Amino acid sequence: MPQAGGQPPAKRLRAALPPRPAMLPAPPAPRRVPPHADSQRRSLPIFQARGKLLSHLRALDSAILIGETGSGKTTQIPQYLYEVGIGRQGIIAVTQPRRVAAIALSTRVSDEKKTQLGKLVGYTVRFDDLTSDETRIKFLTDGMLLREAIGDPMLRKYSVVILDEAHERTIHTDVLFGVVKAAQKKRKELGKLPLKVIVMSATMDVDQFSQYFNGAPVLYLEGRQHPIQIFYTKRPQSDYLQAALVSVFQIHQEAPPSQDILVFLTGQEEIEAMTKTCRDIAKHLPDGCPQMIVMPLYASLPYSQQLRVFQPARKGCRKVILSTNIAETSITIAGIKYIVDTGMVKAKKYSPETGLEMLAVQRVSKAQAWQRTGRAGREDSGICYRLYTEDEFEKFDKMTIPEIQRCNLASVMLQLLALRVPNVLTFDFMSKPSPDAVQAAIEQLDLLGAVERKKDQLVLTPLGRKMAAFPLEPKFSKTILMSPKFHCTEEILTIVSLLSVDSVLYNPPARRDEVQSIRKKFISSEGDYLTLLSVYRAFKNVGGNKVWCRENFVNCRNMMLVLDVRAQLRDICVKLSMPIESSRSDTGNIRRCLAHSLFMNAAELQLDGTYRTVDSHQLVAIHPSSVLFHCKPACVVYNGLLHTNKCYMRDLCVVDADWLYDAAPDYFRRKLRTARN
DNA sequence: GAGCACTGC
Repeated sequence: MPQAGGQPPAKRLRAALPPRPAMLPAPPAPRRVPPHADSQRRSLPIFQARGKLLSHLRALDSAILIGETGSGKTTQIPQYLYEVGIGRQGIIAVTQPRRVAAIALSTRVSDEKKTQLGKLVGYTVRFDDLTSDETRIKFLTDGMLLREAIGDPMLRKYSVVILDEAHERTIHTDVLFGVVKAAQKKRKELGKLPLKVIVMSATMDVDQFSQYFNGAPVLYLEGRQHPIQIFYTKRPQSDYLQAALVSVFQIHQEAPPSQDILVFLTGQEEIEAMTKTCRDIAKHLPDGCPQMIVMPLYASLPYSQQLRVFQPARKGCRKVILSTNIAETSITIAGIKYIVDTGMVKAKKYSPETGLEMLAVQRVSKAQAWQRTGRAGREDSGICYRLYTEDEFEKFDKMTIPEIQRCNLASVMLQLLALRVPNVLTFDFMSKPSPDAVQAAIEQLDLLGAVERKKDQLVLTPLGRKMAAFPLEPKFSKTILMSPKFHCTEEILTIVSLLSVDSVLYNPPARRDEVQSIRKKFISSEGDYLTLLSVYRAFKNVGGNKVWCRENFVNCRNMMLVLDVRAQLRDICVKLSMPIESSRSDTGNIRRCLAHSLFMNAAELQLDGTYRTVDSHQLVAIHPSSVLFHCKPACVVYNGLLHTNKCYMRDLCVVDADWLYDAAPDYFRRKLRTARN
């Protein structure tokens, strides 16, 4: 047992949550047809407010709807609107940040309406569209509605757009705010069918939403949240891992074994180490202490192991789940009584000056802390230990910085231009990204040849318009569009698909030597892109065999996704009438094609053995996951930079320096000039 | 010489 060197969580607060804590999406709906669907619907808290809500919503162009967990707003509001004929002349769209939520919710609602999924109620997510001409209530991912908007910026199919989970502020929802607002205005001006916009959120910060939508009224709904006790530490903790460990075992000694614990940590490595430590300690607990089962949970964990967190522990045994913030929103686990919140999260930052993405451990926001707290008390009252003092908590940021202010904006700017937004520089964002970030994105699009000035207006070039057709980062769309010139479109499609999903290479740390010897047969001395290509080709040769994947340390789930992505991209190429050729064994053309589209991501070996980027002369290193980690090629292009302890290049390809200069002579002349100055 | 929060099109 670790001694309580860290303070025991001490300060007892009244079971008072803030007025409206940021809460969670409804738990994934179980697939069942309730015997008394109607009486169940009527028993929801929202049902009492039905009449009032509808008379409000009927009169309003826009409304903000705040509802806590369990209010049933997401499943009921679309049905209410449909039942009284609001928006019969068009489809009611409900957006969700995640695919699984869109699918689960549409299933639930179509069950409640006693209809077949895909008829009256349907869903549209990438690779999967279950809607028909009859569909009047349509759940879709926010990214999907945004993509639809490119084809129809006024969203003419829809009479109502409901943006759900707005408090999560995903980049897609943030862009949609502006898109639906513009569509609403335009439709009004043209005297067309009005577009009703409903923003649904669980946030405390409603003023911003209301203000943005021209002072739209805010409607509140009651939820069904059980009380949660919150404890802070007396003193700041210098070691949150140690503090978490102490808390877990204190709870374990005091609480009945049927009550499970969820601990929020920052990343895979930390979680695996903590899992081991907990298991070791749990082996040597004193007699009479209940047993403990410790489970790690993070996104890259194989699916089968993720599923284990849903199994109830056997009687007399406590479940302890050590999780990243995947358990904050994406995965809901029943039966959690205790939350241990370290107050830390690993999150991405973006600096437009350097184009660098940083992945850093940092403090959560207050909203995030409330979100974590709310993960207890779903079925019954809960208890949350915050491993920081109340004073520290008061100093946390109120809200998490929206994604749109932490990202490279090249894709967003390309989409806005494709939507024919009059001026992307002054687009009406709810939270404006920094002008530097916007400028950097425009410059990147300019380098790729996607934009031009026409009558002092920034517009897409024909190439840029084609780029917007692909669901990819602009640089990858460009790579595909360049590929016919190098007669290697088949191979580029494969490489781009492989790069746009999570890695297909499975690297269990415990079996490192085994992985290395098996992987040898795929490794290309020309870099990661070509190594991935040879993994893909081998996979195709065995006909997508699961056993082969296991034997070769290939992540089968991600490989299947690659096949879907590739098919989608290939379809788009066909629609654009591109010739699709294979370069077969000629890798030179593939690398030339990559050099021609990724020239802004190039690095050269220096005399002292280090690498510097060609672009800004930034000191960089080859990422340890690269097959070129032990090599010193003279010149490479890379997929992106990641700043952790060092600045790493990820996913490399060996190229000829001459190819880069051929690809963009103006760009490099400019770079040379600035370098000399 | 040593590392990978989470989504989504």
